[in-house]
This record gives sequence, C-alpha cells and structure tokens, in this order.
Amino acid sequence: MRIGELAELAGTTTRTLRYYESRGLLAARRDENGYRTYDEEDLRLLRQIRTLQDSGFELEETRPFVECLRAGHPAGDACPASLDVYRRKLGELDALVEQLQAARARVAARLLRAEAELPGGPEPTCELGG
Amino acid sequence: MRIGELAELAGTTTRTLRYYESRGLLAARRDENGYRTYDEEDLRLLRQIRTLQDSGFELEETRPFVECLRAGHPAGDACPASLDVYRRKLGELDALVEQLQAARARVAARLLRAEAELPGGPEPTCELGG
DNA sequence: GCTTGCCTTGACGTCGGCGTCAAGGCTTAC
DNA sequence: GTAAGCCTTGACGCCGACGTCAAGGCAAGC
Repeated sequence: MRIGELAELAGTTTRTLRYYESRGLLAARRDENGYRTYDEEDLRLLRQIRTLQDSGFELEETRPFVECLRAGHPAGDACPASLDVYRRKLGELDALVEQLQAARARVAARLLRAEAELPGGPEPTCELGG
Repeated sequence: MRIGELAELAGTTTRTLRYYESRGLLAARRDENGYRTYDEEDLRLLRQIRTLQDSGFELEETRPFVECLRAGHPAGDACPASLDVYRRKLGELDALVEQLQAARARVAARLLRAEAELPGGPEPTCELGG
C-alpha cells in the first residue's frame, strides 16, 4: 500500500509517516515511481508507535518496541529493553502526577482562602462546596 | 534597584524580566542611563508571577493576579478574575491528572502482562531471551 | 586609559511533533 | 489535453518561556 492508505488505516497523516521515516523509525520501500510502499508489517509497527504515543511516550521511547517487533518478536514489549522503557515511564508518570497533585492542592487551598476573603460571589447559595 | 538585583532577589534571570516586560506583565521605569529601575512593589508582582508559574499557570494566566495587585489589592487573588483563573486551572489540573493516571494504568497493565510473558529477569540467568 | 562588570537592544536557537505551503511529477478519467 | 488526485522533496511555521550570542554604552576602580 502507499503512504496515504497507511496513514488512513492508522488514523494519522502522511506528514507524520514521513516524519517517522526521517527519524529512522519507520522505513519504507520504494516502487518504480519513487512512491513509498508499505505492507501489513509496517501497519503493525505504526500502530505500536501510535499506541505508545497516546500513552505519553516520546517518539524516541518507542524505538525499542519497534526494533523488538522488527526483530521478529510477537509483541513490541517482548524484549527487555521495552520493559525498561515501561518502568522508566511509570516512574516519570508517577512523579508527574505527584507534582500535579501538589500543585492542585496549593491552588485549591489558595482558592478557598481567597473565597473566604471575598464576600462577593454567586450569592450565599452554597456554603462550603463549590 | 536595577534588573540584575531584582532578578536575583526573585531567583530568576534578567532575560526573564525583560521577557515579562515585553509581554506587558512587569513594566519598569528608567533612570537617566536608560537602565530599568524597580522597587519593592515590583518584587511583589514578580513573586506573584513566579509562584503561579511554579504551580503550572501559564504566563497569560498570571495577568489578572498582577493587575489585581497593581490595583492596590492586598493580594493578587483578592479579585474575582483571579478566582476564575484558579477555578479554571483546578479543572485543567484534574483533567490532566486523570489522563495521566489512565495512561499510567495502561502502562502498568502492559508491563505486568509483558513481564509474565518474559521469564527472563532478576533470577533465571537466561533461558529463552538473548 | 584600560579593564571589569553592569546595563542596553536585537535577533536567532531550543524542544517535539508535526502542520502547512511550494513546486513539481505520475496516473487515471473524461 | 487537461483536470483531479495521488505522490515527491524542501523548507518555513508553530507553541511557551525563555537561553544565548552579538555589539555596544555606561560607571567605577586601578
């Protein structure tokens, strides 16, 4: 299949596929015209990349998964390097969530305090909740 | 005081202060040399901006707080517009945390499944993997 | 007078993951 | 033959909050 078809099957754009290729993630064969040619295997690789991206992985972090698939493994995460990426990402996500929750707590506290100072508002309809 | 001193007092850089000025957030008077001049009030404004930035607010979102302070209020969040920003940010943070936790759950599940498939790891030196 | 260290404006660089032209080639349908 | 719709490469744009460099002015100490 050609680039437009693959992009559509994966729910992405041709620009994205060319970008992946420029990063060395998703190589393509060429037909006589010079058009890029892909097969079902490429669709699998692409879907692996997209799935990871959707979970917050950077493009570089998807590389071990892609290489794992290309090495013939049944799944992108059937290789130790992929598992390392999983674990690292888990740590990053945990740290990030922690930061965000701390920020949320600070903001919530400031909001409560400031609302207590400001008598104006949506009427004394409610008292504690918002 | 001059820009370098203010930057140091606020734990930031002169570049940052000039950037804030270019965005219309932190104006400065000029002395005879053309050097920027600041006072204690500017330090308060700047600290308000930095505090909010540290909690994940975009620069534009700090504007109501700065204007509130400049209007003579004792705190940057003593104005309704600031409270609106607080509330909006709370919603954003909640949504973000939710997304991240969902991503975390997906990754954790994949990791567990993949680890179950891969017998290699901390103990058995090697059996299948290479 | 010369160096040092502050300041000025202006402008380009950074990071990630693409979007969006521009200019042109191939193929197919009419 | 010509318009439509695919494809090609190349290159600039975007977002946010600055970092960094360039070229030069001003003040102070020796």
